[in-house]
Amino acid sequence: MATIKDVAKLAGVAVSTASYALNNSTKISMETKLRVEKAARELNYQKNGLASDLKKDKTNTIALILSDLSGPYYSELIKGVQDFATSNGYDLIACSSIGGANSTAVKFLKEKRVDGAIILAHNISDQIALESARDCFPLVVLDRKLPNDNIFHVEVDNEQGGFMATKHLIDRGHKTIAYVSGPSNSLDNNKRFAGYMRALKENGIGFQSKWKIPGDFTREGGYRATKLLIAQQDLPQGIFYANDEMAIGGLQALQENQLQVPDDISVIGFDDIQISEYVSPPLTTIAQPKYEAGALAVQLILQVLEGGKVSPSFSLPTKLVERQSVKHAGV
Amino acid sequence: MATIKDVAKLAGVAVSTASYALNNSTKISMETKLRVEKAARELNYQKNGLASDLKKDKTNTIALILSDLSGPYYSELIKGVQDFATSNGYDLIACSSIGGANSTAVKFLKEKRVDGAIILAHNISDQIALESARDCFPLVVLDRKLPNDNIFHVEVDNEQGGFMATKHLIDRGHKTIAYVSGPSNSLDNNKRFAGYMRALKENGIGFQSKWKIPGDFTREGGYRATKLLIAQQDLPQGIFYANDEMAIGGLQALQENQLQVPDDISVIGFDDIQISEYVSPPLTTIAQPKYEAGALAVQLILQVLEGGKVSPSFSLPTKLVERQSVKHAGV
DNA sequence: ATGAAAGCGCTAACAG
DNA sequence: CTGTTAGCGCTTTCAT
Repeated sequence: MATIKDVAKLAGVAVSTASYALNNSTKISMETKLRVEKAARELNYQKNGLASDLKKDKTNTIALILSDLSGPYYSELIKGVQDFATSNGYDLIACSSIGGANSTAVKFLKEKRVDGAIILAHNISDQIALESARDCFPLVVLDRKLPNDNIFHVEVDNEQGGFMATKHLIDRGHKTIAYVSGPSNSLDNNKRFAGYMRALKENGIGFQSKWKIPGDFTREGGYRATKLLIAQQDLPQGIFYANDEMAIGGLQALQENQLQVPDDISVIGFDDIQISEYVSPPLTTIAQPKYEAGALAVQLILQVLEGGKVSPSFSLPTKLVERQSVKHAGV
Repeated sequence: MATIKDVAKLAGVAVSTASYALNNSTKISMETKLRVEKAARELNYQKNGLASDLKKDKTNTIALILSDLSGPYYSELIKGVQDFATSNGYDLIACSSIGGANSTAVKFLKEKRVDGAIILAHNISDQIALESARDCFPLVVLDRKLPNDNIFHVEVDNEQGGFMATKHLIDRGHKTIAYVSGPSNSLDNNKRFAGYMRALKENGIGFQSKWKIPGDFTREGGYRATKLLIAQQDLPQGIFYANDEMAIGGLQALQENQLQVPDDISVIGFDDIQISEYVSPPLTTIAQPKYEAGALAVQLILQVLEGGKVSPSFSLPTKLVERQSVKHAGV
C-alpha cells in the first residue's frame, strides 16, 4: 500500500508538503497541491488513520458500548447517540461487551482507541468502567451510577414517571389502583414503584399490599398477575403496569374475562414501546425520553472533550402518552 | 497518561524488556516480569492500541458496516457475525454508513483501521466498496454482487427458496397458486419469483398473469393484494407471499372475507420473521439462513487474512418451516 | 511556499 | 535474559 512518502516522492516534494497538500493547508501553492493530489490518485493512496490519530493524539471517535450488537436494545437511544455524534463531526462505533475483560468493548475502553465512550451494557463490570475512565477520556453511563470524576450519568426519571402514571389515574377519578411490578431487583422498577407510592400518599390514598402484584416485566408475567388480580374478587378501578409488555399481557387476561378496557377498568403502562399504539385498546402509557438520553450522553462527552465543565448527573423527565386505555372512573 | 517508557523507567529496565514482559514473552525472567507488571500497575499504565496496531500492521478487528446503527436489521445475521468473530479471537465493531462519503463507515473502510469489513448497507455506493477493497483488506458484501478480487459475496438463494415454497404447495395438491410479489426493483423478489416460475414449469402448471399481484413487501400491500385476488372472483388454491409481512396482511384480508386458512385456501410466506409463529394460523414459510450468512462472511474474511484461497461467491440454501397455513388441497 | 527532522507509543530484529 | 535501535505512517514545529 502506498504511503505518504510514496506520494511525496512521485510528486517530487517533501513528505511535509504532501501532508499539507492532502490536508488542505493554505500554505501550499495551488500548483503543488494539484500535483500532490494527482500523485495520490495515481498511487491510489489512502492515509493510514492509525498513524494520523497516533500523531494527533485524537481519534475524533466515540464508542457506544452495547451488551450485544445483535440487540435487542433501545433503538431510539442509539438514534439519539448517532444523530448527535454525526452532526457534531464525530465518528461513532458500536462494540459489544460480550467476553468480559477480553471483549472488544474493553479493548476500546482502555487502549485509547477512541476519545470517549457511552456505556449501555449491564454486563460490563463497574470495576472496568471505573478503571477505564480517566482525564481526557470521559465516560457516560446510562444504566448505573458510578462515583468518578470522569464518569457522567444520565438516566430517565423513573420515579417521576411512576408518579405521573399513578397521578393520571387518580386525576381520572380512580381511587383503587393496582401496581403490577417488575423484578424486585430492578432499579427501574423500584423507582417506578416509589413514584406510585408517592402519588398515592400525596392524594391521601392508602397503599394496600394486595394490590402490588409481581409481573416480572414480561408479557406472560403481566397476564398471570392480572389473572391473580381478577381471582382476588376485588378489582381495582385501574392498573398501573410497570412496563408495557406486562400491560399487553394484562390486556389479554382482562379480555378473556370479559372485562372491558377502559369501561370496566383502566390500564396504564410504561415505556411506550412500539406496539402499544396498536393493541386494543391503544395503550395509555409513560414514554421515556430515550432519544434525548442518547443525545445528551453525546453532548456531555463532547463538552468534556472541549474542556467544558458539566454536572455529573442528569435525570430526564418522562412524558404521558394518552391513548385509550384510561377513562374517567364511573361512580 | 503513562507510556511504556514510564513503566520501563520505573521498573528499571529497557522499553523492549517492558514490552516483552507485558506481552507475556517467554524470554523474560519471572522476576523482571513481576517488577514490570508492578510498575505498570502503579502507573495505571494502559497500552496505546493505535501505536501497537500501527507497528504490527494489524488490528485484529473487523468492521461490520450497517446502514443505520439504530436498526432495524437482521439481528440473526449480526449474531452470526459477532459469534464467529469473537470465537476466532477477532474484535468486531459496527459502524454506520450514514453520511455517505463522510461517514464513519468510509473512514473505517479506507483508512486501514480494521483488517477487513462486512457490508450490509445499501446506502454505501458500489464505487466506495470497490475503492476500499484491496489486497490484505477483504470485503464481504451481503447485499449485492461486485466484480473485484478482494470482494466476496454471500447471499441467500432466493430462487431456490421461491422454488421450494411453490413446490411445497404443488406437492400438497395445489394446482392454482398466486404469487404476491414485492417491489419489482427488488432483486430478492425477482429471484423468488423466478423460483416460483420454475416450480410451475417443472410441474406442468401454466403461469397466469392474473395471479401475480404486487404487494410491495408491506403488510398493507399484502392486505390489498389479497383483497384484489378475492375480488377477481376466481380464488387460487394457494397463495405464495414473497415475504411474511405481506402474508400477515393477507391473512387478515382472508379472515375478513370469511376464508379459512388453510381449509379454504393455503398460504405460505418467506423470511420466517418472528411473529410468523404467533399469527393465526401459524404461518408456514421459508426461513433464510441469516445466522449462517453472517458466520460465513466472517469465516471468509479470516480465511483470506490468513492467506487462504476462497471462492468469490456463496449462495446459501433456505429451509422450509412447516406450520399450519398450508394443507392438502381438497379435490 | 517548501523541506528537514523530530517524535507520537509501540514492537521486533539484533546484539550481547 | 536484557538492552539498543530502527521504524510503522503520519503531523508539525522550525528553518530556509
